[in-house]
Order: sequence, then C-alpha cells, then structure tokens
Amino acid sequence: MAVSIDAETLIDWFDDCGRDLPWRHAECTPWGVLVSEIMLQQTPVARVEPVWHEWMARWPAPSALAAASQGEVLRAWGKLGYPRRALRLHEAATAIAAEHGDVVPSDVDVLLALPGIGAYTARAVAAFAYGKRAPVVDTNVRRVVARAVHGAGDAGPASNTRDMADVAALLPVAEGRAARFSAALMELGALVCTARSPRCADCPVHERCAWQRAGRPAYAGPAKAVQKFAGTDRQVRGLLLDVLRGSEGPVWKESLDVVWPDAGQRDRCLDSLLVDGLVEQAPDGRFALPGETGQGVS
DNA sequence: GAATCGTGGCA
DNA sequence: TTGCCAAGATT
Repeated sequence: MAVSIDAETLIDWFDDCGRDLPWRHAECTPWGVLVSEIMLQQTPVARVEPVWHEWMARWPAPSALAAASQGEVLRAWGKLGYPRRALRLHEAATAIAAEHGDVVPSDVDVLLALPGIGAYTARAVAAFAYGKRAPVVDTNVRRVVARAVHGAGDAGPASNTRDMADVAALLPVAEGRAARFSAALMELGALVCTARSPRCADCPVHERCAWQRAGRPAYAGPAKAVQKFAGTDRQVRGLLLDVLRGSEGPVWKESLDVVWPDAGQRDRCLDSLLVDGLVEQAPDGRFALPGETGQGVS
C-alpha cells in the first residue's frame, strides 16, 4: 500500500503559508492565469511577476494580445527566456479570440489543442482558473510525490502517463478541494520540499512522508542531464535577439555580427531564428523582430 | 525517450 | 567560480 498525503493537512498549510501571488487572487481572470502559466514555464516567479503585471495592464484579454504585432509581443516578453513561448501565446490568444469568444477554454482537451499548451499547462489552467479536478504535474509535484509517496530522494525521468496517474490517485474527490490541493502540492515543492536542501522540519506532511520514514536516502536514479548554456546556440540566439529587442527599427547584419565571434555558428543561429519566426528580414536585407521590418503586414 | 530551446540567481 | 536549478512544450 503506497503512502498517501493528507489533503486537508496540506491545504491548511497552504492557507497559512502559501504565497500571495497576483494570479492567485480571486479577481484574476482565466486569461491572467493562462498568461502566468506560460510565463512560469522554466522561469522563476520573481522574474515573471513584474512582466505579468505589465501584460495584464496592456493586454487584459486574449483579443487585446491578438491585436498586437509579434514584434511588440516579443519586446514585451523581454528577457523571460524561451521567446517562442511568447509567439505561441500570441497564437493561442488569436485562436481564443477568434474561435472561443475571447474566453479561455476550461476543458483540458480544448486547451491542449492550443499552441504552447501541453499536459501541465492545460491542467493548471483548468484547475487554477476554473476549479476543475485534474492532475497538475510539474517539476515540484513530481519531486514531492517521489519523496512523500515513493520514498525516493528525487523524481526520476518524467513519464507523463505514470506521473499523472500517481497524482490523480492523491486528488480529493471534490472538485474545489482537488484544485486547492493541486496548488498546495506545487507550493510545498516550491517552498519546503525543494530540490537542494528541503526544509523537512517545516513540512506539514513529514509525519507520513515515505522518504522521511526511509531515512531520507539519497537519489538513486540515473544522473540528470545537465544543460550547458555557455557557447551553445541558445546563448547565441539570445544575444542576437537581444540586439533586435534593443533597437528601434531594422538593423544591418553588421550589427548582429558583433555579438559572437564564430561566424558559422552566428549565421546558423540567425537562420534558425528566421525559421522560428522570431526574426524577419526586410527586402533591403536588414533584420528586425517580426512585423517590424518596416514593410507593413499585407 | 532524448535533444533542443533563454536567462539569471544562488550555494 | 561554476554547476545547479527554475509552474514545460515541441520535435
């Protein structure tokens, strides 16, 4: 019999200790929740919060974002990272405005059909914006479940089907409680059951924690792939895009060439940015953010 | 399943 | 200083 997690104990802790984040406020719209979830993908809360506020003031509904140009959206995305998220969110907003009456869908399968929305985000929106009962599995939840339920030091490689089944088995039956529990589970992983040095002394569920009972054994699974950054295409693409974000209009290639010494890698990255639709080239040969080549849309 | 895709803070 | 890590999605 697998160890479980007492939902009410965890929810009580969440009520007391959960962070007061703006997208958790009662007056936050489903659109606000969706924007937050996209921005928070692989990105720390502290970096997201100010940008999220700007976006909500500027684009309070999907149709408002849809009316903006891709360049404006990329500029407003700033340095949150993974800028393709911004383009996909723009696409999703366009679809929501055109096909869903400007209302963020509440159905998981409908959400999954939108660009940039995967297994996690679809269920997070369904749960946090609409109070639905769905297994919301992110990196925090996977770690908490690995420890509290399975007694492992950390989660192994992600397996969507297995991980969601694990979490589904923990969810309270009542819809409202399930959504609250999901938020609490994530928050526990973010604040207490952290990756590096978990604060077990402050954990509301440590009494029943399988990892605690097993003597907190070290993680025994396969080594996690460490992502390099320095010298990768990701870094070069970031440098190139940063030039365009910081310039008023289109720039000549010389302005882009200065950001990286290796011409081969530089050109390859510029090509990939063009392919991804993150950069456009004007007829005169200059480069700009999409929609800002000075040639109009038509 | 594995690789790829940004950025910056912190131990 | 440097490696690890942060509310993933897509191919």
